[in-house]
Amino acid sequence: MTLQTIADLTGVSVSTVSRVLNKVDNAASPETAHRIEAAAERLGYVPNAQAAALRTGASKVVGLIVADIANPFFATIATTLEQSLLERGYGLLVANTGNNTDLERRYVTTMAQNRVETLVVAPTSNDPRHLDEARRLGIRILLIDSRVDGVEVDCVLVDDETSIRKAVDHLTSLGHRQIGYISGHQRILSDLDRLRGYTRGLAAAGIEGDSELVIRSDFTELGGFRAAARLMALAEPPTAIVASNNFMATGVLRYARANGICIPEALSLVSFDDLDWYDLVTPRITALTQPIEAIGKLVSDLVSNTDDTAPGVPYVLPTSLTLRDSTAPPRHPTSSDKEA
Amino acid sequence: MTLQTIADLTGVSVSTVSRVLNKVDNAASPETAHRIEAAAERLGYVPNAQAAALRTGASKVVGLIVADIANPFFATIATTLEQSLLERGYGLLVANTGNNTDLERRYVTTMAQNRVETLVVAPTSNDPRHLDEARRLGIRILLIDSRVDGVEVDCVLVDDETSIRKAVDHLTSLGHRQIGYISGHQRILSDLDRLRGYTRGLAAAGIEGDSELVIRSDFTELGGFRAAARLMALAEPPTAIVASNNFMATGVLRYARANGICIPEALSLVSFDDLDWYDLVTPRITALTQPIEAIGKLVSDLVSNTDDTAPGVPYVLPTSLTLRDSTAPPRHPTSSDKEA
DNA sequence: TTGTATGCGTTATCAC
DNA sequence: GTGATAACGCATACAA
Repeated sequence: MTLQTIADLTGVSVSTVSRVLNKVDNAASPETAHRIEAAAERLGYVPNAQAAALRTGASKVVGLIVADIANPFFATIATTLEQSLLERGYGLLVANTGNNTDLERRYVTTMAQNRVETLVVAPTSNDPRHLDEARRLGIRILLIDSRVDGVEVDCVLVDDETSIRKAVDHLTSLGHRQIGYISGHQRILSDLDRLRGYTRGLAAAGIEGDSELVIRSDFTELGGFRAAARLMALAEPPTAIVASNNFMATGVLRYARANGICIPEALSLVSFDDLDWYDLVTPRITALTQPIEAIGKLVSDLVSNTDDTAPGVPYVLPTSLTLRDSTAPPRHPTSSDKEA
Repeated sequence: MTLQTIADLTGVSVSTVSRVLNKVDNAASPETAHRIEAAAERLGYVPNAQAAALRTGASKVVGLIVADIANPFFATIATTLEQSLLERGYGLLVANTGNNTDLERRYVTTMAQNRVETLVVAPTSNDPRHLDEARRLGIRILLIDSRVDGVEVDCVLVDDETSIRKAVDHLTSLGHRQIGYISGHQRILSDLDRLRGYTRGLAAAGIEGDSELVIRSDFTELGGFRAAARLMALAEPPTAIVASNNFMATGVLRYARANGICIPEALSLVSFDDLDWYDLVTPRITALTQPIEAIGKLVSDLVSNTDDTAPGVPYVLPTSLTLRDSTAPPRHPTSSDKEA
């Protein structure tokens, strides 16, 4: 089932068939064009994309590497991207790293082997090497969720530091002074930016940072659960916790539930990154909401526009603090922290 | 950056380079092999998968077509599959149909053009044509979530009818007699099987079916919301609702919240397909839990085993009814339905 | 309007 | 042990 088959059947040459099927202008006389199309249709001819890719140098495939496609944040981007890709006849190759840098490297290789035209990646570290290697092959890289030092490509981000700042400001203005913070593995710039937002937020409120209140976790629900456990076991446990992603915040919620800790009475909670069901639980969870549709749209547009002029621009989008019910003033306003 | 480049650089032929890099036995003398490998490493050579695919006829890519990759059910399958694929150096091409049959057709075509070796698809209809077309190209089809009439391939399913039966039996044994049912678009066999489970469940309890209590919806949260609205607006509204998927059940929950309907006091709810957070809301939602890890594992294994001997086997896995708090006896046990 | 020829990067078969 | 050589299916520059 190749062009040759059709050519033989219609008594023309492969080139003519190719031109007709590719809708080249004046590819053939109306009659022959018709004959060819009819034959292709009847035989159920499906062009071989690999062969075309080899010939043209355009694979018509885009790659997407994220931590976890099950995270609604990434799933939305994937879906949006893929829809816009379909219109152009592109395929989407996806890979989950689970925040594993080694896996990321291997997947970048797979993507490179498949000669994806553009590779959208949510990096798991600040290491530029494997990305640079892919770029050297002519693969266009598009970063999401975090920048990578030294990789000068377009990237779509949110203002991580400012976002967390908003959360911390909110808590301090509520009267909290013992604020716990759960970060991911701080290999990633965005996670460090978020952490900086926390530190500066405390400083702005005249609160001295306490390293015990900052837990380095791993972006997973279980990690959040454990971090909450460590935090609440402290001599002076926090009256509020900020988690640097949704899964870890969920872990905190689960820990609170399991241990009879009332939110927000005994513990306030803010999540970076919202979740659909955060307004269905009791209490509804306050979260930093990312403009996820806008991000998906932007990514799609950037992927479609092969406008390789600019040297790489960071698109920084704002988040909004969606106030719900998981934050409240601390039980013992500001001074009597010692009694814990 | 091709085999030729390396060949030139090391002063051997492309064939030798190819053999060495493919780790063919006795490909070359130890020294030359070493030279070649070193050169490849130094140049950052990445093989062109398209070219290899064209030559060998094996694309090393698997396709996955599902309704919505954001659905944890599908996301888990995707993740599991992809991990097992990575080990074999395969890529995963994904597509979301949003339950749109037309999109499904187009995506099957895209997958076919890319000559995926295996195509895993959660069908959106009972139409076998596009699938047969792909099979004719030598693409192996693997069905998940639902069978398709006339497509005799391996498929991984759960026992839909029995599952819903369990839910309905549970409700009738609680004393419910007005049980609403929200189905998806009944184009899909699995959805029809579930509906049959409902019908037979009622019959087994000696309850006469009421067509008004069955709403044909669309598998979305909004659809579930609207279906709940229609159901509760009935002259004799149901005292319990069974939704044939998780999103629609969530829609029902949302409707109940928005309208002050207490679950389970005023309305019992059971969802087909569980969700991580169903045990975090109040009330915790009773659901039919699919053996999702087992399904993912099975799919991965089937995809890996290119054992094309059997003519196509349905693997039917059992679900379990996870009893939580969203079901309770109806307020007015069995008789006083009329007062609504 | 149509056909011929060439090459994309690989792999595989055969010689040497 | 190594190297020509052909072929995979397609697109295109060029010739007719």
